Amino acid sequence: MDNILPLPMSPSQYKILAVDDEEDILEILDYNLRKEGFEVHTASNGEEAIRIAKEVIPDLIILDIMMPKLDGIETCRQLRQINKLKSTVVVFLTARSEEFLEIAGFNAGADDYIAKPIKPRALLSRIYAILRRIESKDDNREPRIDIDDLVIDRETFSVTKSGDVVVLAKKEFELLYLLASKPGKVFTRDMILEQIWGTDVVVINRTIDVHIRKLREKLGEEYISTVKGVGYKFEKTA
Amino acid sequence: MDNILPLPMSPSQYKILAVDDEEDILEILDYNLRKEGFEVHTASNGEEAIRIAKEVIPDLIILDIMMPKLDGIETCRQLRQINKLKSTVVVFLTARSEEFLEIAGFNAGADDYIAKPIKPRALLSRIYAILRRIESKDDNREPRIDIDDLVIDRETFSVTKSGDVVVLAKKEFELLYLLASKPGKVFTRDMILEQIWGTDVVVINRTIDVHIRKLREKLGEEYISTVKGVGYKFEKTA
DNA sequence: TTAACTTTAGGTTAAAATAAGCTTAACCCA
DNA sequence: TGGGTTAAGCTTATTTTAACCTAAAGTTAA
Repeated sequence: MDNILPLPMSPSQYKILAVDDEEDILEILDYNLRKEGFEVHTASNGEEAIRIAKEVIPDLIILDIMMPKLDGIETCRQLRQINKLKSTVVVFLTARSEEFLEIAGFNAGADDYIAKPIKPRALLSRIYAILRRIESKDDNREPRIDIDDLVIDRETFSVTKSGDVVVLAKKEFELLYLLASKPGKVFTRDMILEQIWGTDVVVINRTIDVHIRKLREKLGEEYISTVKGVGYKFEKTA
Repeated sequence: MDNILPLPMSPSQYKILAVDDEEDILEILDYNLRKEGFEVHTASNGEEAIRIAKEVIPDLIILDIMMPKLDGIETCRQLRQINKLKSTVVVFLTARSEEFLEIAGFNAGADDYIAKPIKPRALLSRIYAILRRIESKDDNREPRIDIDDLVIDRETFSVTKSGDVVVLAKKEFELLYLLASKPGKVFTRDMILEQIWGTDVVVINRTIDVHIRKLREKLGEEYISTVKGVGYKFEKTA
């Protein structure tokens, strides 16, 4: 399967825990996810699931609702108590979509569901969608970048240069933030567009240059350097 | 249109198949893509699309979702079965972005979508972005080559010689990077042209020599050696 | 075997051409 | 009205071309 939109990281960097008491379902999940390159763990009951989850801290847990002993709902509730797992996404595996909606009412803390019977293609596209969502949701960007004599603060959306506040517009801020998030690294115009303007760009031509200009105007020429034919980078020159 | 980022190859080397049952939409697509220099093929229904796709093996297929007989989703599914087309990108043409996101698109194996109504500029920038994405999908190049007293860093696009920064222009950098990527190996002029100037080179002359000269000027004579009648190699001589 | 000549590949330099980015001002919305 | 975008002319660095130079290797013949 090569034609699904790319994830922010390669599949091998995602850990998925699949939990089901039925051996063959577990098999299907394991096979398909592994083939795709994910790091897969499996558990065949709720208790085992919790033990393994604590250990590997998966990014995603796929949990069958119907299980003997500790059922999916209860397992999910317990998982939700665990602090280390607070950014883990839990999805239910269910035969009926209504089932999920009913259960959502229990407030067990699941994020989504996947329908049974499992169709590999659909399973994977769902998983991809969920994982993409994680990335964009929990904003793991640094709230504050402190570099040279600049402080770039995401919380307050403000920038100070040696203590003096510099007022930046939103796009300017995002651009500066992006470049400064990895000083020295060259960001191509492509990368910049994708990061700041999004993929469904409304078409741009000299826009980036103009924003760079504004930044240099407000901060001074010494922070952002042009790498002709390649892109821009944050690098204090003077 | 001068302000779209360059592709790795000239537009004429990309084959695009546009599929729509509405004559005028097909017209718009065809006109705009052709004007841009792409090799364009058109089909007005799913069956025709599959037939033509098998024949020309396009790089990109633009597929309207709503079509009589074989609709876009089903067409896409069938296209995805065809082995020869496994590296072809399929994008849907849709009036509503949600329509695509309703997994229908993902499920069927589409890679992206383009919104209707078609705005030429947006269309083209999207196409360019998609085509560029194909190429850059697997950029397995080392981000950093550390050799003798040189550090060649792709990420920052900089070269340092025993700690001192050496400023190189893009082509110079690429040339050095290429040679240094396999020290001792002789690269023929042909190989160098293909790697750095691309297949559709229109440029031949003393150009390579001139770039080698610049590199030797900036780095010192001792890094690049000439193998007469064959090519150049990276090899520290002194 | 080697001197004299020829060919070929590559080196060097400066000038010309082009591409990429800069800048300013105008425009267009929310 | 300010933030964001576009357009247009300008500037500059990079890249290519062209013309000429040099050195190595190939050829021939005494």
